[in-house]
Amino acid sequence: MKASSKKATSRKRKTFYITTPIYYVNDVPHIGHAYTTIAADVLARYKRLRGYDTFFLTGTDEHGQKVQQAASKKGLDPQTHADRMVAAFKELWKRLTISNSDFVRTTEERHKRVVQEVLRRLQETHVLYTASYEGWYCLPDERFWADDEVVEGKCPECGRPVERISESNYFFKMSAYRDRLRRHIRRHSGFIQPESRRNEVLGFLERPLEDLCISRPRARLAWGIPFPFDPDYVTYVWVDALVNYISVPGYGTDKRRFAKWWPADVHLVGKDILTTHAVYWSTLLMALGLDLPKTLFAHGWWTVDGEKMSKSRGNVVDPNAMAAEYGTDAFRYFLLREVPFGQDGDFSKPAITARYNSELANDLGNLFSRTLTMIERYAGGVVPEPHPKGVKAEDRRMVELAKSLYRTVGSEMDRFAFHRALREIWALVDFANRYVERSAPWDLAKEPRNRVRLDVVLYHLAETLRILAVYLFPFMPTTAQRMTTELGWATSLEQALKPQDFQWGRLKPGRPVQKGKPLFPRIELPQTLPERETAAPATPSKESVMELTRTEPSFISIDEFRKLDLRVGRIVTAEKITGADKLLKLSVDIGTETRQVVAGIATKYAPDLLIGKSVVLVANLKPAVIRGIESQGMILAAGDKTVEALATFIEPVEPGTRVK
RNA sequence: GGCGGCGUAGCUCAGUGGUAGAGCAGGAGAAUCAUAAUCUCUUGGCCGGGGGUUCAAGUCCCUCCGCCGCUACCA
Repeated sequence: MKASSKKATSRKRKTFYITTPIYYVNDVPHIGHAYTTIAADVLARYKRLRGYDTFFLTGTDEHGQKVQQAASKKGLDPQTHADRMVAAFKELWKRLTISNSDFVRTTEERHKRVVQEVLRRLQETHVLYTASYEGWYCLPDERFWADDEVVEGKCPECGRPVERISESNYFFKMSAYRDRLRRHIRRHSGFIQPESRRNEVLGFLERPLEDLCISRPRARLAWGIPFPFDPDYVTYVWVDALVNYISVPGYGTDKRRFAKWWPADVHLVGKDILTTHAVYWSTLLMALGLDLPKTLFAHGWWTVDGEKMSKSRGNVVDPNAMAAEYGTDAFRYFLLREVPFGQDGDFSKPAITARYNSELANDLGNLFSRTLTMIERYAGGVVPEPHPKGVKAEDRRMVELAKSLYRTVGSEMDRFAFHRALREIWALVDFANRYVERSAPWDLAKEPRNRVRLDVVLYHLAETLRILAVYLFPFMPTTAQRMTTELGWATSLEQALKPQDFQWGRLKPGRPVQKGKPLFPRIELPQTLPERETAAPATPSKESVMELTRTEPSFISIDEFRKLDLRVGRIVTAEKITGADKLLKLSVDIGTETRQVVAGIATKYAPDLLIGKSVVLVANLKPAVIRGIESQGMILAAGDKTVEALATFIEPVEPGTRVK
């Protein structure tokens, strides 16, 4: 609880060293990469603002079998392949305004040297040994399987026969560090976060810990860093990759620099690679006689439209496209606001659109816009002088709230609770909007004798927005900096602020403001309203009447009709299907179960307005896959080519009721 | 299977043994500075089921149901 997080270096400037994992270049960057990196960037920017000398490291992991495979699939040598992927990552980070201090590639000389130095030291400390391992090997897949994984002598992945081979390798005596590691985790409650992950790691360490194989025979895998004392082997990629955290700050090459930054304050990682960091990395550091990082934070994963993201589903979110569609700042904001950091979250266009419109456009953007307009209209376009005589209790409350952000936002940020930090910030946004209504500057402006009061109100709004910009900067750097510029406060937020910059009253009266375009123009939804459920039925068009009369009457028997299983369904969720104008994905509760249905009604109905509506579902229609999504039924609506009205019920009915 | 977590308003979730809450969505109204953005009021809960401890249980215990996570060296 009482975190011993004060660094011993506080004599000089406080330092902050934060890392992302280095990303494996077997695939293009997706939302998961963007998420970790944006979170790290937010923390780095936040710490810089608060005066920390900050080192923010990211990079790419380029060795190993999968990279070799990905390269040869494209007919490239691994280095060329890696070079191309690296360009994609670097471009994305630029687009997402990532302020990393360095970018490490594991194929760089500065890194390889240190990996070899690490291996030498491990060898010298006698924590390495060679042993041969025997297992089932699938030649085409180039991978081993355990005895219980092999299915009747076949590879469980590709079904081809496996062969028994034995191989000699270098092993790291990881098992020897189990108890020390357990003690460390128990004694440092903040070492592994969130707490649930910490418990998982402790649970994992209940069982015996085995040693770690840290080499690969060169004959089988050439794409790696050679062992310095045995040219027949290359380094296991995880060991190679983890060392980046110390190779860049100068381990083995620059003592002073290394002492300045190590131990790292935070390694941010995805939950999928927590064990690797918590166990392999920690024990390796112990073997090297180095301190462990102060915090290892494992964040959650994103699903997309409620489904797991995967290449085969084709629903992988491209961060470039999202930044282009919503703007980098809005994308950053959404990722950190939507979900408590550490938990899984769901990414969907309706969700980001909802937050964008209500929080960014309506709450913040509009507050900024109305304030600047009023300063232009009622104060000649300059920040007015807040005469103490005009100050009321209401104003002081807002000042107090604004000042309190230093503490409240600070403590949430220190706990990696980005969403809560944003909630604290929004408490001020909301207060300011209420403040506008209660002070009603447009009324004050009608009477010249209210001049002093009017100036006080307008100044309080402008200064509140300046303070908001300070706290928003880590999350939305471009927007925040634009706010300060338009408010006439010419201070770069890219660096440490002066203490008074966080305090009230920094904005100088007399400075001109410069109102620009809306910070976040509203995103207009495709369709606003299906009137009421009880709306009059749409009058049939002439064409459809014609068609009806032209149609030959062909009868079906009552038995044929009975084959139809029509049910009352209640729409539980509804959302647009990406890339399809007309389609909505619905989940429909039919009492006994919930069906996923693809319906071509998006041009008529906005998804949100459908939720809760009762519809008629053809429950025994053969499932079909539409746009890659399985549709388990059909809902009924009037209209032939275009949807005119959804079939629904006048009285409330239980979902699942038979329709005849 | 083992260990751990979760189940609260239509949705997402907060809730230290003491009168069930927030945001969004829904409903009504006010205002006109603003991107029709804002503000005020408001509808809405067998707190998963059952049992127990207690003066008192969303909260503690047991049990059942449902969902989720971890279970390494991918050699």
